[in-house]
Parts: sequence; structure tokens; C-alpha cells
Amino acid sequence: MRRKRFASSENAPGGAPVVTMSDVAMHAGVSAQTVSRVVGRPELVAEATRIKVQEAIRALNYIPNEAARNLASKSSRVVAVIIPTLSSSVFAAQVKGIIDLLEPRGISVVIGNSEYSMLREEQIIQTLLERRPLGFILTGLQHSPRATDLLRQSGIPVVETWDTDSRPLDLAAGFSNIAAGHEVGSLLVARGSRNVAFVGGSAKQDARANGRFVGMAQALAEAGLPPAFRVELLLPMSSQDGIRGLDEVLQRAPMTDAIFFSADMLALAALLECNRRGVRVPEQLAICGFGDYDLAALVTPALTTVKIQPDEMGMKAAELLLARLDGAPDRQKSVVLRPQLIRRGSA
Amino acid sequence: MRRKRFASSENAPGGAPVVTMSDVAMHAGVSAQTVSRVVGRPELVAEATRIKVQEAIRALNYIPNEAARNLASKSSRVVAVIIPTLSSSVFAAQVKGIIDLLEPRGISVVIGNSEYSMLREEQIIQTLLERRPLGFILTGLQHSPRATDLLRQSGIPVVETWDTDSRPLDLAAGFSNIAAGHEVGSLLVARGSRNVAFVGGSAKQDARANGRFVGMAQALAEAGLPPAFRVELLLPMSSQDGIRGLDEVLQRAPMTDAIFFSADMLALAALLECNRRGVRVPEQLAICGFGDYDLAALVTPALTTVKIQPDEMGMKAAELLLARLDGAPDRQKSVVLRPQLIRRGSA
DNA sequence: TTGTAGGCGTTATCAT
DNA sequence: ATGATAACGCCTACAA
Repeated sequence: MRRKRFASSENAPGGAPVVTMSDVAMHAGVSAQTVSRVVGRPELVAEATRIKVQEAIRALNYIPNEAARNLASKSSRVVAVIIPTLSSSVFAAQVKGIIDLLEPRGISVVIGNSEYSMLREEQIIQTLLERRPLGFILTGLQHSPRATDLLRQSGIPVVETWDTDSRPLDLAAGFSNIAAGHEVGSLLVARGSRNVAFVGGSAKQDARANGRFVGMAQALAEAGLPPAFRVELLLPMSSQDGIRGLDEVLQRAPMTDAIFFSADMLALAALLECNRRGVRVPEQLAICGFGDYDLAALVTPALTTVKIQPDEMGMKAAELLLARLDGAPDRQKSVVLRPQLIRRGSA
Repeated sequence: MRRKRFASSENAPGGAPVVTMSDVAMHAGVSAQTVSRVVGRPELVAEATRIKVQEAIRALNYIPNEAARNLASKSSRVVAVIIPTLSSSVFAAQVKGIIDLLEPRGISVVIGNSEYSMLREEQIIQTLLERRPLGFILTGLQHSPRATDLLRQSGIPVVETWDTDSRPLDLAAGFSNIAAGHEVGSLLVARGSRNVAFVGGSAKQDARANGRFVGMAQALAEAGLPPAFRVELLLPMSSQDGIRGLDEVLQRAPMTDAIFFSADMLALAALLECNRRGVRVPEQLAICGFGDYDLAALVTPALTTVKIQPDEMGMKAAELLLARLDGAPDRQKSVVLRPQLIRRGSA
């Protein structure tokens, strides 16, 4: 004796029948609404009913449909994260921090790579807006005017990361690149460097690296040192660019006795190259990096650098978002992290 | 003179009015269906109409609602990617490869971190199933029975990566860890190493690393060498674990003259530590890594390692998925990449 | 504690 | 080339 098992008559072509809430309801002998409650707010349902429904859910292998849920509730469970690139360990770590905080809350993270391009960022924002994400987590404070408009009009919370040196659109979790650069500059001054160079991403492409340069330049100026020689690299950068930067400094500013690299990957490559060439670090050339990369403490001499903890930055960003979503009046619009200068052997 | 501008009467609390397709239709003087065509398949609409509609879209700042789209079309534009951790540059690179291929096709990538736990993986799969993704891209060939069931029943395409040493669930893009390990073993044999050690993630947690061990052990056996001393590390690993592994080998198997590390991060840390301690590489101790990490070529001696190109693996995985989605009968169920042994100074 | 009614914004299907 | 109608699967609001 057969009877119809599923309310939805049509099934996937070659696949299993599509089980919906009303299938479960029918199976359990309750209304669809009760099934909805069991899935979403089980505490509102009497225990006996709840168990009955849960058994039906298991028996039918019911899997809620997130799209239907989103449409009916006018809200998604997605956060959009846009970073320049996943190739850089600092951004990957930031994303990991975000996921670690959001995943337990049932929120998925979708990632966009802007490749350091404001136009790409704008396009990604436009596309991701269609998903009505709970929030955006962006890198830096600079965006195309249209991107800014889109975000504003959407009314969706935005957290900007990696930079607190100017006014955020909405929320921010980051640090002052200028202050961090200034600390490095002061260290170089204190250790007696006179001719300092800076190697990093181009100012137009990487406003954060530029901030570090500005801060360092300021410290040098305060100490009456000559302005830094600057090498601007095109993004994205590989470790090879560290060596290229080193070469350019050595050739075009041979008096240089200290280099501040905007990222540890560059600094480490340069430091290892110095070892190979017999350039003595820090006696002949002091080297300072940025990021406190995993191997920074292990090279010889160990790399002096700035620790920024991007994973924590990601978590703070996610926290700001969650607080806003929980409807709390913003306790703080902006979390300012404090990078830590770690002095080791190289400078 | 005012008139009602929006079909949807209710607006977001403090935000902009919610613009829907029928608002656009009204504004342009066409039916909603025509707007839908303009958005999705503009070639089906007469040019004059199309332009009129596109103007209305711009004028009203219309943004399609992906949830409604998914519900009506019974299909999403999401691919789910589950990796052990984003902290490891190889997995981050893989994800980047996937995104680079999918983003241009309008497909978003949601990421899950399993933390090397099959249970976590299963939970993530269950959650992400609610989004009805176009496909899953997983790491490795081992999954909990329930995870396997869930995937099978869903009928959703699955690509498994990083391992082709046993039978995949569905599609696969990876390489043979056993073969790669065997190559390393052969190299060590050829260079005259006699007492080889292996340092890597525990076999239970990391089946891929175990495959590399097995392959290497086989090569040693074939050459009549004694079995390798093995150090199994708990995941996740940091570079410090490379030093811990080195120490354990040096203490418990002092005759060791070569170590194969399952990841470059470990090998580099160990190599740098050897430099610091005055252990001569490769004369006293040969070191081989895995992954061809960015800095591998820059240390002294340069690290002998195996290049795997995880970004390409990610792209291949995405391609397999796209081919399947395009309805093509599977031309290949499995893409087997060929890792490349790169011999440098350390072994 | 549970059920009913209605609608969320789009696409599929069939007409015209 | 365009339109009308009916789902899609769930949640909100209200009623019982």
C-alpha cells in the first residue's frame, strides 16, 4: 500500500526528492509553522511536539532552504569581506579571525579580492549587495565615490579595517599607520641611522603603506635627518620585490644605512639577500619590517618589525558588526589597535 | 504634485525605500517579466525597451534580490569551499585560485575552516547545504560517514583536492602525495643519506602528510635503508613546531643525516635554526621541505622542496565544477597535478 | 502552545 | 518581443 510521501510533487531530475517544511509538518502531524519554530526557536515548542518534529526532520533528511528563509525574513546570514588579496598572509589571517567569530553564529563569510583596485572593489560591492549581506568588512578607508554611495544607500553596516588615520564611513577596526611608521622612524633615529630609505607599495595603490611612510618621514624630520629615499613598488608584490627594492636603494642611494620595508615578506627577502651578499645587518644596513611574520624571529639576525595581529583585527571588526546587528546603540564606532614595535637584531 | 513612486509600500526602518522589480517595471512602463529579462538575458529584449528599462534601473538604484532569485530559480550562485585553515599559505593560495576563476562568472565563494577536524567539516557541510551551493570543494578524500551521506544525498557536485591516492567521492583535483613522497625519498637515497627522518602532521589528522611519509618510506625500503624515524606533530602547526621537530629528531635519533618536513614552513624554521646552532646543512643534516614556499629559494642554503602550486589546484577544481555545471558530460572526473621536486642547496 | 493567512521578490511557463 | 499567472519555501503577524 503506497501513499504520497512528499507534498512537493516535482523532484530533482536525477536526485533525491526535495523535502520542504510542509513535508516535515505532514510527517509529524503538525503545521508547517510549528516545524519552523522547531528549527528556529525550539524553546517556543512543547517538548513532545518538538521531539516528534525533530524525528520527522531526521527521517526525511530535511534541510532548510536558506533562500526561502532570507526572502521571507528579509535578512541574510552572510557577511561580505573584501580584501586586496588572499595571497598575503596578513589578509588571510584577518579573514580567519572574522570567520572564527562569525561561523559559530551561523553566519557565512563570502570573500572578494579587490587586487588593490578601487574599481574592482566597487564592482564586487555591487555584486555582493544582491545578497543583502548583514555587513561589509572592507580594507582601508579609500573607496570609489560610487562604492561609497552604494554602501551608504544600502544602509548596510560597514566596517573598515587596517587604517584609522582618517574618518571611517561607518565602523572601523584598525590602527594608525602613521603612528606605527613614526615609531619605526623614532627607533631608527635612536639607533643612530642617518640615511634612511623606505621600500613599499605605491602610495596610490596602498594608502596604508603610504601612511607608514608618512609617519616615519615625520620622525626623521623631527630629528633633523634628511628625508628618506623612497622606492614605490607596484602591487601585488612578491618576495622578489624585496630584493628589487634593496637593489634600487643600494644603487640609487648608496649612503643608505637603514631600510624600512612596508611588509615583512619584503624585509625578510632583503635580509636573506644581504646575508648572501655579505652585507652586514645591522652594522652596514639596518632593516625593519612590518607585520611580524612567522619567520621574522627565526632569521639571523632576527628581524626587527611591527606586530599587528591581523587575526585580532578581523575579530574586532566582526565584533563591531555583531554589536551593531544586535541592535545595541554603538558603544564605539571604532576600535583602534596598537601595533607593537618588536626590536630584534636587524635594527 | 506628488505621486506614489514605489510599489512596495513598506520601507526599511531608517533606510532607503526597498526597490523591487515591479517598481522598475512601473517606472519604465513595462511588465516585471521584461525587467527580469533585461537583467538576466538582455538579448531577448528589444533595444528600445531594454534601454528604457536600464534607465529605470539606474534612476531607482534597483538592486536585484539574490534570495528571491535563488528561490524562484531553485539555484544559487555560491560555491562552498572547506579547507583546514586559512592560516596556511597553501590553502589561502588555493582559495585565491578558486575565487579568481569563479568571481568573473558571478559566483561567490563561501569559506569554511575545518581546523583539520572531520567533525567540524561535517557540521560546516550541514550548515552550508542550506545555501544549496552549486558545488563543494573539499580538502582531502577523508570525511565522516555522515558528511559523505549528506553530500551524496544532496546530489551537489563535489571536488576533492590535495589528494588523488584513493577514490574520490565525485570529482578530484590534486596530486599523489605518495608519489611526491617517493620522489623525495629517492632524492635522499641518491644523495647518500642513510638515516632519514620525517617530521609532519599526525597521520590521523593529516592524511596527505601521511601519504608523503608512506611514499618516502617506500623509497627508503626499496634502497635497503633503515625505516625513517618519524615525528608526528599535532595540528595546527606553527613554524615553532619545525624547531620542536628538529629537536626531537636530534635527541631521539642522533644518527639522522636527513629530514623530510611535510611543509616548508617547518623546514625553513628548522633550517634557520640549524644555521643559528652551527649545524651544517646539508653536510651534517640534509633538509627537504614541501610546498616551495616564497622564501624557500632565498634562505642559505636554499631549500630543496616540492612545488605544488596550490593556486593552480584551486583553479583546476573550479574548472571541473564549472564543466559539470555547464552540463558537459564529465570529460574527466579527476585532474592529477604533477608536483615538481626542486633541488636546491639543502638536500 | 499551535495554527491560519498572506506575502517576501523573483523566475518559469505559457500565451499573445 | 512582451505579458499574465503561478509557483518557489519560508517567516511574520495575528488568531485561537
